[in-house]
Formats: sequence, structure tokens, C-alpha cells
Amino acid sequence: MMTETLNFSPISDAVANRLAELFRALGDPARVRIIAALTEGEANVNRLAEVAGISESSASHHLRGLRLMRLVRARKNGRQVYYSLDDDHIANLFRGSLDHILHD
Amino acid sequence: MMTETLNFSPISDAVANRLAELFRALGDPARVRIIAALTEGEANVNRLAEVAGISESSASHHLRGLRLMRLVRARKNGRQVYYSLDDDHIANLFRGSLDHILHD
DNA sequence: TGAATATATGATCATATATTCATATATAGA
DNA sequence: TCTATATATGAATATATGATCATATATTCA
Repeated sequence: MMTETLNFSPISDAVANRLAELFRALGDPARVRIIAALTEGEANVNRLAEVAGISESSASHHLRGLRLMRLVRARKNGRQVYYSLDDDHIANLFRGSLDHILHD
Repeated sequence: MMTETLNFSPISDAVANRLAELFRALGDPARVRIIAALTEGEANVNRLAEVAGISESSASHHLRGLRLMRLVRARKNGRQVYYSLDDDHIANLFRGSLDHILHD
């Protein structure tokens, strides 16, 4: 059965959905603070929880989401897990949005 | 009563919250398509509803949120309301995030 | 003025999301 | 091996969000 709709938009369905997902992934204060901290370098879960002002369990849940979205990477060292931004685009995107916020 | 928490993060509470709000505002496929359409120029509610693939009522609700967030501006002409992006930062932010999506 | 049209709004409902708590897993060190 | 520590996970719950429908408002045109 054909349920495809006509595409009037300058972007495709797939791209619109992935963009929305990306923005949703960033659309929470705790995650914003986690990403902000990671623009300064890698950090472990304990540290990120502290930075974000949330419990370690909550941080772990958030980090799981960010990992699944491939926004962050995990590196295990002993019993600690160090997270870092998965690529430079995110840091750039982040700085771009800071511009918007600050220029307003 | 003092409930202020120490600020370990590179960004302040206020900025983190506003950034999260901004991203949340963009974190929906319909709104992504609306913003994408508006990067091409202004459009009325009917047109935006069509582009986003949603009802006009739903479009109106979304546009209300975007207006309150000052991401879009409304210009009334007769009984139509034409929306446009409120400033260039948003279009730039949008293109930046497209980069991220496409380079992945 | 009355009908038609474009948009906006409010209430309701279903679903998504974030937090908490309990528990599991993995590793380090005694 | 036993204990403590760091992180992860699952279930439960509270809150947020989006869609829909009914209705309101504003404007055009006959």
C-alpha cells in the first residue's frame, strides 16, 4: 500500500526526521550542560553528573541516549567511562546556537 | 532560602536552559519542515501546514510556539498571516545542523 | 449585514520523556 | 575471594508534548 506523501519541503522526510531527532537530543538542560562540558574535553560519568546537576543514574540514562544518537563516544578505562563528543560538527553546532542565544 | 547550586559547567544555568529551549523548539519533524521552508522565504499558515504535512490547526499551534520563542515573525496581510524567520542566526544554525546530518 | 475563509485558541487525550529507586555488572584493590 | 566503587539498566511514576476537535476571531466580498 502506498502511503507516501508528496514532498513540498526543501528537505526530505528522512532528513527532517533526523534533524528533529538531533535537536530533540539536545533539547534538555542536563544534556546541554553535558555537551557543553564535553566541548572542553572528555569527562567521566561522575563528573558529567556533577556538571549537569543530576544523579549519576540520570546522567547514565542521558548518556545512553546521546551514545545511541552517536553524539558522544565512550572510552572505558578501568571502572570509569570517559565520554567525549563524537565529532567536531556537534561542537560547532553548539557554538552556533550559543551565538543565537547570546545575540538576542 | 538559598537554593543556588555551584556552577561547574562552562555555561551558566540561564544559557543552558535557553539553549535547551531553543533545541526543543526545533525538535519536531513538523517544526523542522516549517523552519526549512522558511529558510526559502516567507509563507502563510496554509502553505506551511501543507509543507509540514499537518493540519492547519496543528500548524497554528506549532507557529504559536515558534513565535513565543521568537524564532519566527508573523506579518498579517488581509486574512492571511505570513510567517518568516525572525533572524539570520536560525537559518545559519539550521544549515550547520544539516551539515552534521549529511556528513554522517 | 451575512456568508465564506484564514487563522487562532482551548480542552482533551494519547504518547513521550525524565527522574527515581532498585538492582545488575564490571573492575580495582585489600 | 571479598568489598567497595563506577557505571548501566529496568520498572514505575510524574510531567511534558503533540494531535485532534470544537469553537472563536478577524477579514473579505457579495
